[in-house]
Amino acid sequence: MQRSGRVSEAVIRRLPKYYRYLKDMEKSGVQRISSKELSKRMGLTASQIRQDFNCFGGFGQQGYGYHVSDLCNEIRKILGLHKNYNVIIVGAGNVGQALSNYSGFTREGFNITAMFDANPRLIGMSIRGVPIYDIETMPEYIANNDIRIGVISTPGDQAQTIANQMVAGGIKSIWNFAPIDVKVPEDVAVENVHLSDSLYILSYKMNDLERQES
Amino acid sequence: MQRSGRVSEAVIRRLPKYYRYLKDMEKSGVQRISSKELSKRMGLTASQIRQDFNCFGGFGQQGYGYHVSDLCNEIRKILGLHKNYNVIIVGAGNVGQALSNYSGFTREGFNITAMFDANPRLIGMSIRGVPIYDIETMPEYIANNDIRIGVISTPGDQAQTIANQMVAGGIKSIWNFAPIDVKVPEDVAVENVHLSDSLYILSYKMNDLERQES
DNA sequence: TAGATTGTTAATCGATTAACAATC
DNA sequence: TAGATTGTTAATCGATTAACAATC
Repeated sequence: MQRSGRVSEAVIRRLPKYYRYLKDMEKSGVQRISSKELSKRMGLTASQIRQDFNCFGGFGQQGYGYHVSDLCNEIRKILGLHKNYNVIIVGAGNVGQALSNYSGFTREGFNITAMFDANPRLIGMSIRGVPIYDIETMPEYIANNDIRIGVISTPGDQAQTIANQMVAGGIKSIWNFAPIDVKVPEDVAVENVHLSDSLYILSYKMNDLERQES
Repeated sequence: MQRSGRVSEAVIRRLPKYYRYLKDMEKSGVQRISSKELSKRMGLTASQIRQDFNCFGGFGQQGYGYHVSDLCNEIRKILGLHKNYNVIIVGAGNVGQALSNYSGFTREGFNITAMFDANPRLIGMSIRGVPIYDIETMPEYIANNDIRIGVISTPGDQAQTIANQMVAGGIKSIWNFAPIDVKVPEDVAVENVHLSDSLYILSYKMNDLERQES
């Protein structure tokens, strides 16, 4: 499916956005869309959209545009959302619980099978049917349950240790919410989500706009 | 402070990362740092670091490098974290509650004064001392309490309406967690945080790594 | 002073945009 | 067929990297 050569990070980061808009259009019954029309909706250029799609293959038809649900399915596949993944969450605090409660993940094939924590008060509990186990049992659990994705929602000082244990257990994909950049070997995928970074950027922008006004 | 011309989005998005590393170094007692050493820690080039800092002014000293706590303070100011902001959260579900529970925001001057929801079961409750009010009372509350930042953690279909109400009420800054891109006027700052986008990117990368191996 | 390291200009690289021939 | 719109090549733009004079 993928054309020769690596796809740039910039393109990859736009894929979920395409997916969101296409799913939405599909839902509201739009059958076909041109790059021009899509560019208006998404705030990108038509040229960029065509370039992006052509990193992965020719999904369109000259004179017609793109078939919405076909294109949506292609992008779903490119993102790997046509498969199912078992997921564990380490750190059953606020963020961990919020994530385990979010049904949207299950809908796209991400099944949270267990959470882990060090706090004895939490161990043994269940959140929306997801059991919380002792963190000590995590490495064993990974090995026995075909876990593909590990979520880290612990405090920052424990995050790297947890990540190392996950990698040692064979997890190939880490979604990190702790406020440090978790380091992993080259053959492991990692996404560091820093919520406060995003708040600080917002703060910068707000102050910047005020500066412009005055 | 800021040099002539607009600072690029790419630079702005790196600022919180600098801030994280500098705070961390300050905490562990590092007093000075060269761009070269910092580049090693952060995985950037020394050149880029110096370019970035020089968008805002010359914070370093030839032959010496940068004074960690001074630089950290400068970046804090650039991000606007030396001020205090009143914040409201609309949508008291999982995400909203997790955000209101997170003490890190308060520490940087973001004070969550109230949450709002439409669910009668939630209205009247408090989360860690933050009261949940009826969503109907939001516009009035904004006007009376000097609210600078509005957080949206509602389902997607309500997000744009809420954003419009916030803007009408005079809020200049929106932090949106709903899975749509909220549209705002030019003079309002917005950060759209899409957690599932980040999960899908992780999924893409994991599958991409597997493809490479085979 | 000599060494180190910045601030800044110039060169390179990559991503975005424009243009257009191919074709449905 | 004529019109529309893609896929793709070429041009432009901006961001990153390299180089080095200034200077602590």
